Amino acid sequence: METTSAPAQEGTLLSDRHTDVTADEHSPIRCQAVNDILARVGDKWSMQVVMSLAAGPMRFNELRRAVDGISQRMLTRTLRALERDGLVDREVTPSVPPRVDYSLTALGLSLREPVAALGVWAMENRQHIDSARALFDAMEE
Amino acid sequence: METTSAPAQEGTLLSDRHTDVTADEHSPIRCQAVNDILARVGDKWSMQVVMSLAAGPMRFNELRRAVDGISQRMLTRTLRALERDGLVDREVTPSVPPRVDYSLTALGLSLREPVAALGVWAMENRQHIDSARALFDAMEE
DNA sequence: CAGGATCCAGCTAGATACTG
DNA sequence: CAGTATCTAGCTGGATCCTG
Repeated sequence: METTSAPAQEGTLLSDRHTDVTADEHSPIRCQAVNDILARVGDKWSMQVVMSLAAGPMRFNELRRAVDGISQRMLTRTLRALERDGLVDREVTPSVPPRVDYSLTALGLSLREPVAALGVWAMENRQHIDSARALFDAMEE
Repeated sequence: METTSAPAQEGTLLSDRHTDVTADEHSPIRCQAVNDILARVGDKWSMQVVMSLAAGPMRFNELRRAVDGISQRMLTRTLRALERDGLVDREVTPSVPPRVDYSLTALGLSLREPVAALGVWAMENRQHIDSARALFDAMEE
């Protein structure tokens, strides 16, 4: 919606040293952008496709086998969404049969870092979460 | 599905030193856990609630005003889900009128770091993404 | 104040069939 | 091979009304 309601004052964020979490105020504009990314990242297939593509370029059906469980329709839609966001590059080779190679863009590659950080967090705390859930569910019924 | 298809050989992951992204192979078990977290993080309201709660404990309607746009039902559901996962603590004070304080647990606080990292990425690249989308949409029609 | 209970519109994602 | 088109079950999330 609003592109530059604030006078673009921050720029490089040099003021905060080591990812100052507490200073991450949730102003409407910032939140909207972050929420947008979170929605894409939290999407059921997007990150699985990105992580598969991280190993190198892949063709459509190759990717379909790699992700495992994804339907043809969902793979197409996911790839289109990723391409639209500039995270994935789609290269068509007009031959018979047609050949389409998908690969991560520089932007797509850079996304792997923060996502992987979340992945590490998830792995480190999944036991904790599982037991919390078990406890919660046990208290309920 | 399968809980231990591999003979539990990794264990503590001492082999990878500084969050080796490329070594993040997507084995079925790991992916499931990560996807699980991604789903919660990518949920429309969860992270907004967590970030609001980051400032300190809050009561229900206080939180409702803070998040802005969330319905009563969704706030209740989101808080329950966060509580179930052990990310949020719910403290009831039985008085009239009733008082319920919500706060982040240690686990919830620790989640802010990787999420904030994603937030930083989102802010740094949102212009890039926006122009990629504009270009894509222009090519389409 | 802090929800629980219902009802419902809209989107998501899977299955299936067809095509250049 | 790499899609597109269609149909539909199911989940998500909002609105509204009610309660201890």
